[in-house]
Amino acid sequence: MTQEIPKTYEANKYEDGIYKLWEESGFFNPDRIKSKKKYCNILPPPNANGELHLGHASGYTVMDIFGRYHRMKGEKVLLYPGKDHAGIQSQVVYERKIKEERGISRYDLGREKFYKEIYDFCIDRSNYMRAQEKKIGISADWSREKFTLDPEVLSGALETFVKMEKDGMIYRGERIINWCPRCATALSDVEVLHKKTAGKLYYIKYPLKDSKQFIIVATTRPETMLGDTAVAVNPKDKRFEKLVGKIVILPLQNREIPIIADRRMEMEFGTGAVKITPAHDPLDWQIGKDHKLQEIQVINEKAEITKLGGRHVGQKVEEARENIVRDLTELGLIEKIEENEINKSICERCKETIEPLISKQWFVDVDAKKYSLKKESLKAIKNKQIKFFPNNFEKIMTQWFSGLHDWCISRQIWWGPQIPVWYCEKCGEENYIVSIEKPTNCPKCKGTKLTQDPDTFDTWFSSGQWPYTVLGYPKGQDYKDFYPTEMMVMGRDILSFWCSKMIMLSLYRTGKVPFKNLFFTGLIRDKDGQKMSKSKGNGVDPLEMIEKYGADALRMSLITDTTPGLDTRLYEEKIEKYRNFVTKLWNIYRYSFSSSENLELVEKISKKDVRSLADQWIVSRANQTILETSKMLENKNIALAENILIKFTWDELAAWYLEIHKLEKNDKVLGYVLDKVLKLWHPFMPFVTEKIYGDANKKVKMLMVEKWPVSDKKLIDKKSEKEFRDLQEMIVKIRNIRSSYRIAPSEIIEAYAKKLKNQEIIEKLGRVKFVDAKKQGIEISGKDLKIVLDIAELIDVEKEKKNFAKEIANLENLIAKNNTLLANKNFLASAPKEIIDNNKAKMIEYKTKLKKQKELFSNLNNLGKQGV
RNA sequence: GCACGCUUAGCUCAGUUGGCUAGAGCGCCUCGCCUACACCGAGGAUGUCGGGGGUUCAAGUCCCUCAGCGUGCACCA
Repeated sequence: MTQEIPKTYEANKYEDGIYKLWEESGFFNPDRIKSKKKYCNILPPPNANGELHLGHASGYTVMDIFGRYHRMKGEKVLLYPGKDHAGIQSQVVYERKIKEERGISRYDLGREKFYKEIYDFCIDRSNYMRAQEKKIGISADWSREKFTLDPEVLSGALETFVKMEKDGMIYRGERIINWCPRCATALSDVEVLHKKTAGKLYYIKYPLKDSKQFIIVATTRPETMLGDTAVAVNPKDKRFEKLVGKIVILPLQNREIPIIADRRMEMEFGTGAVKITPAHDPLDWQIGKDHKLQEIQVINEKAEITKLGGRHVGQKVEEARENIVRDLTELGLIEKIEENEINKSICERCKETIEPLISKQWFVDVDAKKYSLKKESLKAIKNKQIKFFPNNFEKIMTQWFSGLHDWCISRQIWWGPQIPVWYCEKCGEENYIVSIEKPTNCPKCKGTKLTQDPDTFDTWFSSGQWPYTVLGYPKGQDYKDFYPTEMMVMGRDILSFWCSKMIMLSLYRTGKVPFKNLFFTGLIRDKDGQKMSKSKGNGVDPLEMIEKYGADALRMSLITDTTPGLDTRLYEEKIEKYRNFVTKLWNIYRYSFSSSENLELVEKISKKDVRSLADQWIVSRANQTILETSKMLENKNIALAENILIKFTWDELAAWYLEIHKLEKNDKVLGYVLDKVLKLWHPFMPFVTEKIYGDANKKVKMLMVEKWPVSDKKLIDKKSEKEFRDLQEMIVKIRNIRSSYRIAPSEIIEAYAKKLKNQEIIEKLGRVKFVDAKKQGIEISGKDLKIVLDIAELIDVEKEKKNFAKEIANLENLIAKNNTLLANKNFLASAPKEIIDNNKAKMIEYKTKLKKQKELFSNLNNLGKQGV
């Protein structure tokens, strides 16, 4: 039979077939499962413009572990897959592609053709990515898969806009927004990144009208001075007290602007006097509104100086900056230039510098009278309607919602759903019509010349509604069955983008939170802790790793030693280690089924089948492991569950039980333990466990839908566990001595012991042979066993004395510590009984050990005296 | 500036409700017989759990504080 099972498990030979088996079984679809208990995890839809990366792989692994665990518990499990059209990002990707491949821009294609091409591109990528997602083994129901632009999903999202508009939560207005000159669109606050960069602080002299005096302002962006409409100082600032209300002549533009007082000015920064450019700075805009200042746009949407900028018209911002500084220097108006660290705003998608501009955009009022998205979200979090993993993310989320500003939802890109607003040619934009379908005529003038607003939605507006739109809110059966969903798993980096939007929009539309448990994964970093990126070339390709080491190994390496929300490092050696573990599991199977013709995986075992001490021990340990693993999974602690299982499988089952099984075969016990091991491992390593389970079972069975083991408390036997541990300790001591005297494993040592138990096991694992005659030599002792090893001639008495002395000192130390503890009345009064008993038991153990060690120590002296 | 996190073996990280002589992997050293496995086995070395203080019978774990590092948010014109 040995020949039939190969030495190693070749993952890439079996994985696709196993996935197909699962898929064809139909059990990815919850409709096939009859259960009242439902479990749903909506998978975060990846952007349909690229390929599977490690971030996806890590999230999918977590989701699939929980999903498979719940499915094995007999629940109706739905892992809901989808893809996101990813507005700006897809457009950036596709624009780059057509530029590289065809040398054209989106304007060459025109809006309609561009949209059609990018749609086809996304569908194509979706198909490609789906195949990749299957490789990782995710047990998602592909028959339900959705795309954010699918009509039924999209209409749900658009209805939200219509409803919000009715509820007075939508407004259109000229406000200062973040503008990306490259993407040519407005962005919301979260889509802007801030990067600390070296910059300069320019001190510029502004001459006072009818005076030889100057007021000096400090700025990092001198070019915006062309649009200045005031100079502001803090009202408390004594230095400028007399200047407030005076007029300044704006250099280069020769415009008269006032000096105003505003408490938002920091007295400590720069000179304390600030130039105010309402059209190009968010704070200045606010100040401008409050002081009714003029807004002069001197920078346009291409980041060039406008006509209003005078002779610098047409220059790029950076160019204009240099020229203006030169002009000012020539005029003697530059006081000084300092090095200064500035916080540069860049586009999250294309990294271009953001220009704050005043622009007409659509906004969501997040704190509207009729319904406050902000307050309702805060309330839901405060009321613990969502359980966060890790817990402290609750605080981060709360903090985020507390600082929430109105949300700019319109984008000037072509890719994505258009805002459902129509303008009548006659009645003008003020009298807009909100309607998902194109209205037949204008309700006001009955005119039929209607055009739709050209703007598209922020991509997070639609994906933020994903949990209920895919489930078919409000009437869909899935919505009724699965909402609110049980579980959501996402990368910590999209908390402010996606998570926040899902919470607030779901509460608004459905009145309920979208998910009950929210689990954050950290970022996957490289071996040196660096972020993985294409440009750095330090990325690990999940598909390449799957091909090389198998999906199970990759899955394991992604979750091992991780903590929710914290970053983790991944590198090939780590994956290799788990490939090795997969091989280990395979060889456990290989040995087991080669050693016996009649071995069968059995679900249950009766006490009378558990015969030897080793049997009792491994069965007890197996049941204890079921208990602990299940508990860890319930606590969403995957990494610890995995640790517990590795320990049991490798260090206990493989290293000890299988060795003993070679001496005293008990196939019932082995079949029982293997059955548990395969089932417990299945959520983590679905492929290899399914393969083994299928090969090992004579009946046609699928592990994926087998029942998750339940711990049989009757089979947990702490006494046998303890006894077996003592046996292990004896064997380790023998091995220890062998190793320290370099006795080759091939050499069998003679040994002697009174009251010998488990003789065969000690002989085999310790490589000794027991003889009847009493021997002279080094002695080792356990709880109720003393073994004499016949190696007197090898013993270095002085060395052994040192070892014993060390051990004796250690024990005396422990006893002393325990003595004080047990003498402490407070300890006896307040500690739980279990702990006290435990300490008492330990005390006895230490004392016995100490007595024995001392005895052995004096025997050693005899050995020395005899001069052997 | 505000908030959050991290600091445990040479490296990377676990450590459950505060309670067993602090663990794992990698790396390192020694040795490798026995057909499950060299993708392996046996043994070993390395820790004032970042510093200080506190709560408690008991602290790696809870609280305060300091330091270093990281992240998010806000923002300084």
